[in-house]
Amino acid sequence: MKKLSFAEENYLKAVYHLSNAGELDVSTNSIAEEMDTKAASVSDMLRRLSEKEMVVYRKYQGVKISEKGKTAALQVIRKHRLWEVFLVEKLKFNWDQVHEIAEQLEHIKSPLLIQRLDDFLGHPKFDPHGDPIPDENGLFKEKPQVPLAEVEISGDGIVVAVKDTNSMFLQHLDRIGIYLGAKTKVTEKVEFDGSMEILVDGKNKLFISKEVAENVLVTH
Amino acid sequence: MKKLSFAEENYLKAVYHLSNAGELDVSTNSIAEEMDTKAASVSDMLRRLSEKEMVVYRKYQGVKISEKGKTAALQVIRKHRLWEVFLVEKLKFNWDQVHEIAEQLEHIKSPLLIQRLDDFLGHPKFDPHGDPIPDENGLFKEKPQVPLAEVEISGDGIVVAVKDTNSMFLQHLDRIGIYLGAKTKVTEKVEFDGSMEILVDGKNKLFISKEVAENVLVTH
DNA sequence: AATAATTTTTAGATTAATCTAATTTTATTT
DNA sequence: AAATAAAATTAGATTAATCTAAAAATTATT
Ligand SMILES: [Mn+2]
Ligand SMILES: [Mn+2]
Ligand SMILES: [Mn+2]
Ligand SMILES: [Mn+2]
Repeated sequence: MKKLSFAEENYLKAVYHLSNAGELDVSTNSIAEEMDTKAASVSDMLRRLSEKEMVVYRKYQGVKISEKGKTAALQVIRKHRLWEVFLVEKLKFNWDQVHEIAEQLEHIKSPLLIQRLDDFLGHPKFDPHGDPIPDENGLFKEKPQVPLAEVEISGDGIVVAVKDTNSMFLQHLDRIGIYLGAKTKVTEKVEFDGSMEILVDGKNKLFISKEVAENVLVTH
Repeated sequence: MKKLSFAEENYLKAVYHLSNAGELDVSTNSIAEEMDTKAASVSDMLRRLSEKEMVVYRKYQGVKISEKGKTAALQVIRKHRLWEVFLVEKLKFNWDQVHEIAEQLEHIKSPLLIQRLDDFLGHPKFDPHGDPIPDENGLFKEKPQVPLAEVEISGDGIVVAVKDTNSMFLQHLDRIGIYLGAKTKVTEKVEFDGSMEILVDGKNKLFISKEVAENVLVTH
């Protein structure tokens, strides 16, 4: 198994994520959208990844990631998330600044480097956005989590992750005072538009939109 | 000025190094040898780098790096050496293990990342092989240095750098006990084969070959 | 079931980076 | 100054990754 190119690794990651960790079949168009490229380019890449047995590809029927592909994708994801931890914990980046840099760093090839980085960081289990970091064997466990939008009125929780990792969204959370680890209590829910009122850490009263409520994940 | 590709950055670095920091003209063949590629590929790349005004290229006459090219090359070198420091100081790599990984890391594009990394490392002025680290403006100063081979008998020095950064050579230095910062005194010189006897840190008597003596650089 | 709409693939180009083989230019030797 | 050797460039292919436009397959709608 020859080394994968950056492009191949990016496609594999996209297929993995879109397939919900390899469960579902993924459509050409959804990959094209996720990767901001054209469907024709995706078809081409799927053919090549299929030849390398990284995916199971049936023309017009969608694609499924293979075990081999899953293993590869999980190692790239592991690297991405470890580098994100490094950037935030060691280099003092904000959580909204790390994604693009990690997109580059995730492609550095050196198993020893990642092992040492993991040691250096103290074997973190989650990245700065609350996403789980797979171990060397691709194993990880997610914290049980629910979108704030689905919490009942007067329900308590702790913010454990964000669904959207877009920079604008994260900056908005910073501004209103939502962060990983914050304690939340839903004090009011508005049926009409899905917005809600919550109490953060027992003292900050916040009104949040449906979009925010759907993208903040709390323990359950 | 659009972003340079990895290949372009590697070529620029090679031209810079071979030209003795941009002084001399560089031949196509020397670049091909340095980069372990074919002369035809070099000609092609020189034409492209020339169009981007990173080098001044006169067919059949060799190439010279431009000011623009020098600036770019120095930033890649800066990144390479900062990452090497990181790998040795923070991730506990040995100085013979860092070059290949830094060859990859040097191409990560993010000025902020490098600034933060530099801060994190405490603004080191030299890399693990004693090579100077250019600052954001490409400025650096080299320690005055001489190959051990050129030191007179009974001459003292401190090891400040190595010329060769090949893994085998560095491991050999580890084995015999030569390291950056070691105090040296030349106790005997053999005309016949260029080998010499030295005293390290006033206590270790060592016999070293001409190859070693030429590649260990000491203060003068 | 036929038609229309959507999705996906293929055909054909383009760009970067590489190679081998042939040609051209420059340098060295008779 | 020719002839020869060496160095460098060009010509022509190849591979990866992308694109636009056309064709084919699948899905949805009358
Ligand atoms: Mn990436
Ligand atoms: Mn993340
Ligand atoms: Mn490199
Ligand atoms: Mn170095």
